[in-house]
Amino acid sequence: MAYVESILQKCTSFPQIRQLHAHLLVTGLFLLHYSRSKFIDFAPPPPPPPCPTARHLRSVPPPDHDWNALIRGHAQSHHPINAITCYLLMSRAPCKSDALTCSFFLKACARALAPIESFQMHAHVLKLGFDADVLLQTTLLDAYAKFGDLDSACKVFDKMSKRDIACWNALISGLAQGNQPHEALKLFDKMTQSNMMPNEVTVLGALAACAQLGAIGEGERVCDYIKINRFDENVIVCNAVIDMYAKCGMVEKAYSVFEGMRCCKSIITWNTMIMAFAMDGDGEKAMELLSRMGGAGAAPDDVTFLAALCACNHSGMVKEGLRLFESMEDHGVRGNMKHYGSVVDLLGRAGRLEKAFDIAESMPMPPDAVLWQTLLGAAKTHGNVEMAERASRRLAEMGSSACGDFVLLSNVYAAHSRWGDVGRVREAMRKKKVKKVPGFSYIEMNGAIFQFYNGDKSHPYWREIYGKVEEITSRIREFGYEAETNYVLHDIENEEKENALCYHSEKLALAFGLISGKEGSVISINKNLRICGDCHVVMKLVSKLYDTEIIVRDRTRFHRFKEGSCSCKDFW
DNA sequence: CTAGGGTTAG
Repeated sequence: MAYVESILQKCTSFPQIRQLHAHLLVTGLFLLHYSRSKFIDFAPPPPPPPCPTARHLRSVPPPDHDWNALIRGHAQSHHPINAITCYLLMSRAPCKSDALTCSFFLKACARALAPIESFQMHAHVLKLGFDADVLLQTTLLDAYAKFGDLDSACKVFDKMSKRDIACWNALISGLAQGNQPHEALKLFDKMTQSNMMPNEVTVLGALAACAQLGAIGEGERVCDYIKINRFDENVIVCNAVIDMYAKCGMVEKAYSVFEGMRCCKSIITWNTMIMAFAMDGDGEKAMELLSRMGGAGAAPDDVTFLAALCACNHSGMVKEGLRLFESMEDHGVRGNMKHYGSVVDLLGRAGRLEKAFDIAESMPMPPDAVLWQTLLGAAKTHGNVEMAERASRRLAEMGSSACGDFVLLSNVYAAHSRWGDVGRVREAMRKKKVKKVPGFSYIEMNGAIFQFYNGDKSHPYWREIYGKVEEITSRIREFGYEAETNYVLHDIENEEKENALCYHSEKLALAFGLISGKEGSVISINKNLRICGDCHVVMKLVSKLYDTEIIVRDRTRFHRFKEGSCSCKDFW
């Protein structure tokens, strides 16, 4: 057997390991051989399509001590759920789980999004007495975070007897990724106040949280920390910094980081920067960067093209976008769902709805709901009832019942004064109990973040804020503003009478910003949905009459209001 | 009588 060992050690490629595997099968030694982890590690990642070699390796019952390798292999595969089945088989064998078994199993649960099994394993971990194992507890915490059970993740964290850097990081990024950026930043602050020194991974979590919130103040502080500790020599950190600046509306800053990088750029660096220009609606800069990639030795991939297409969408570059889409194959990139969605968006914006529909019908994969929603949105923009109905029908067939879909369709009818149809759609919404996504906005002020819902009256100074809204309205009215009641119908989130148009969350945030911000400072607002047409008009007028710059981050892009106009050129 | 575990950007 010794010779097998030494050959095994020397294997460095899949063909080599396959030869050895074949030899062992032929000689019957495979069943006797004790360590199969290396074989499993080498088995190539597919299925799909199922790889016969890997399947064989996984179907032969292993000797007792090899279960961990098998579970680990499954956990990392395309079908992590098999690790769970494998664990069940193991529990029938005369073999005990150790901390590693639990760890691999939990990793599989996290990847397979299997909360119940994780819960069971948690009980097991307690029973087996592994509560003091920091690594295992971190895996457990991460599993909870990955499927969004952040309460349980926090509980695991609180109960840990010792906490090292990785478990802090796991919770910080878990919170950031689980839509709790406030909590993530709180934890980050708590960490810096304790004796734990944030490392590269920690700042990634913190930056992600800042990016989500558009919290530039906090973001700058994290960047200072990064510079002091020379974390900016790490590409991953640089990428996250660029992304953070971009999402806080500071493309120039993002670009200066991009240009000043002392480490090698990765494909993700380029993609992040192109996406940054896209969000800013600067299609030309995005395309310019794309053309610079080749010279820098970077080959554009699927994400690069998606980012560039997105940039074309946001700046009305229809021709360029279509040309780009057609050039993808020359670069060996096959279009995926998102690319097709992007093209449908592009054509839809240009009013070429039939062409967009044809693409949706003939693309190589069945369109998803998002794609039909895109077409529906375009149909609404161009007031095309028939196309809106077609898209809505597809959505209904797919069982999608998002609030926005119904509202869009109803808006198209409303634009044609087809009130009977409007009523019918509203009735369908009631019947299906469609849930609305509440609209809210954030504003950062003196380092703190304030959140407003539509019609929000929970702020201690809400009376002052509402008073300011009224002042704004009457002042801009002198300059010809008229509340576009049309938008009450067109507006996605505004349905309730009490959440009338003028108390949209972004208007409340704006009023609050005008009251409490320093004179001449930029007002920066983040919104979870798209900005509505009326708010857009108001922002433009306020930027002129109050002589202030306003930046609104939408669900998908930025609007910079200055001297009465917006950077999106009313195109969004 | 091995080795095998946690946090990480678009």
